[in-house]
Amino acid sequence: MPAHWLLKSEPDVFGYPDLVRVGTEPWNGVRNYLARNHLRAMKVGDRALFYHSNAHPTGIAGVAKIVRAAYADDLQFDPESAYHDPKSSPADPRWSMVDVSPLLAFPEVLTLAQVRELPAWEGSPLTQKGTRLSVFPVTPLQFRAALKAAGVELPKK
DNA sequence: GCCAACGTTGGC
DNA sequence: GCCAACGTTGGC
Repeated sequence: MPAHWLLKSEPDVFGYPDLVRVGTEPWNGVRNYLARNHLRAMKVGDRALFYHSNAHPTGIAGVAKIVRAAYADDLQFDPESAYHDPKSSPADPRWSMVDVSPLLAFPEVLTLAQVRELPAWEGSPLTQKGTRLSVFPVTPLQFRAALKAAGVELPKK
């Protein structure tokens, strides 16, 4: 039974169309422990709602799938990177990433305002004021409600 | 651009 | 270990 997640990204930096273009993308740069722990809990085959933050409009742009489970985020060892972490070591990497690929693009972004209207999403980190968590689990009910509101279905197998 | 809310840092 | 200061996130 695949689990469901939500991944936030700023489309000015990397949006769902970019994921479609590249095919597979390492989800690097997560530097928050709770978000990292969620990444580490992901399994190949899990689905993730791809959310556009700081965007016009903000909302869910599509569904991605996890194609590689958590491994060391290489940017933490790159002194040139903004995500460099001098306190991390290759022997004991502090930060992880997964690989994701596109699964299903929404015909239109399901806006945050629309998500707020879905009862299943009450209490989610997405709709709670002030929560900035960028990776978190989504319940099957929330996942189904989002797809229904977007007017799409995942192909059966 | 504003600003509320949050996580992290660092002085003590 | 406390907590103020700071930097960042992210909606609007």
